[in-house]
Amino acid sequence: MSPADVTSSRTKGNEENIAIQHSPAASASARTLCPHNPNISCASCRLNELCLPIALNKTEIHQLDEIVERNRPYKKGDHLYRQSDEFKSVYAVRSGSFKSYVLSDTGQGRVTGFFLPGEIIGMDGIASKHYANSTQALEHSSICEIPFSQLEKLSHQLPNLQHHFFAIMGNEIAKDQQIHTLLSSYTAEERTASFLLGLSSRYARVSLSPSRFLLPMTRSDIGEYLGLTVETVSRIFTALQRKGLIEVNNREIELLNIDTLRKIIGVD
Amino acid sequence: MSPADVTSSRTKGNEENIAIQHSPAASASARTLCPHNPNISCASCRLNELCLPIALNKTEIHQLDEIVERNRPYKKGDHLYRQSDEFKSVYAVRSGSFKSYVLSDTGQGRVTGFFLPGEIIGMDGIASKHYANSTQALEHSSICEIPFSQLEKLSHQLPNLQHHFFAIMGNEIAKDQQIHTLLSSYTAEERTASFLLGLSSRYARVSLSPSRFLLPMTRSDIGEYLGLTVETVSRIFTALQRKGLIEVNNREIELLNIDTLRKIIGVD
DNA sequence: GCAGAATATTGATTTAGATTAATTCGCAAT
DNA sequence: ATTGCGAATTAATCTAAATCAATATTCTGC
Repeated sequence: MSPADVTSSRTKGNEENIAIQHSPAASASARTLCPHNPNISCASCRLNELCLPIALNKTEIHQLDEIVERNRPYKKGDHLYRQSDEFKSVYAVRSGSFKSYVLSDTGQGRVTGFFLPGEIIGMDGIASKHYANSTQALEHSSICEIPFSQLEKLSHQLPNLQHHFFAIMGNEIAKDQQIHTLLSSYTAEERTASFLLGLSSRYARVSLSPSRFLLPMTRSDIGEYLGLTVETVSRIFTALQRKGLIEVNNREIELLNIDTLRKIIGVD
Repeated sequence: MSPADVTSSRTKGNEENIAIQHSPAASASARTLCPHNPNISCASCRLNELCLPIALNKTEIHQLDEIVERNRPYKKGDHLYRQSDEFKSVYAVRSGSFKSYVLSDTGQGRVTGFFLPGEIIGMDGIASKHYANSTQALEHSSICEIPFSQLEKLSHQLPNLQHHFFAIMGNEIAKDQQIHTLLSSYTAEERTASFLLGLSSRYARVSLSPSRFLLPMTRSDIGEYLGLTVETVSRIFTALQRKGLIEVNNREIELLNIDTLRKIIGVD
């Protein structure tokens, strides 16, 4: 705790707001925006309004910064952790994307989640002290690792952080229950439409285009996540394209008619 | 505690509550053990080793006690809260059982969860400040209501409570992801077997028989939860019975061969 | 105790999506 | 450029579970 911290905390207010000003055009301010840069601080990270630092003031963000470990980037296929590894940390995606999956007894995996920048990975391990799934990078990606015991200690000091982490976990629970409903009653087309719309709003959240994006995962990953086979996912993509609702080109997706996609899943 | 106790209390209504307690304890402790008794304290609650008070010392339990509101019992069908109500509290089941469900646009519900004594309800509302589902009693039941803002405040004072509530939420997340896997890749028989085994261990947790219990929910509830139709659930029950794995009599279930049921879902 | 309404079972038929199989496409390594 | 392999598409069957339909059982209120 240096004197500099105290002084800088006096000047919060309007400085905080500057961080939010990432225009949709995302005109980069060079180094701080480089998504894989491992030396960026929470205070200057372009995701700090979506990630853990949300609702923290400058001093608090600095304290959080102290416990965050910024590892080297992960290559495609690298594992963050494996099923039943001892739980030690939760992770915030800084750039790239990850998938979580479990291996069934028959050897084939089932995908339990995808993670985009600003999202938190690993909360399934908190209770049992062992991760319930394996998680690997879908592309070249970078991560902020937050040792959980330290996060707990800090949460105890910072009510804002405690509150926010409760909210993050509550959000995960609510999201998982939506997926429960999706899997237990939606058709293949509804699941697929819902999946695409979900990705769309998650990309929008990090100021990327909600209507045009690259799928970081394979059709097979999508199928395992949605409880469908690869073939069905592929067929549904083609069908949605024929209906003029989307445009697919391998991993490139454009949503041409978001309203109609919404109608498919019963949102008017 | 065997289901015989419950079935023998055919004289319904006000005698219902007596059914569960058959301890030869004195009348004074008889009152504190009565599961619907609204005046029981956390310190003397028979669930305090499974519920929120776990890992708290005497003083801490007393502090928790102060914020817990013990409402009148709920009748079958009574709602704890409804979808999109403002989130205010989480609830611990003291006796009986509850189901959470969401209504689809077509009016039919999908069940998102069942809750037995010692389990926590309502965490899906924490992030959005509105409950994401409706929750109602499946039978005559009682509840401890814990206003969330006060739980947060107290968690801030008691690191043990903060730690434990993180664990409860983490457990919910891990459980929801297991269900994700279940729904996305298991057959009707596997889902049903898994459901029965899950109930079994949850009953064991509250010192009830793991092999013989009453289902508090309808076949339709089970179907909506597992992503199956009523007819399929009924057929699977009959099939499992014919295989000699279970014995079903309307709501009464006996698991005759837990090992083989485990093998069905691929656990050896 | 009885009537009507839920709840549950059982059977016949249909169907959405799985399975099987064959190509084609995309791209990383040479 | 060429090769090789994982990823994706497309088509032809197959099947698990849904749907449709009828009946039986169990609860609930009067």
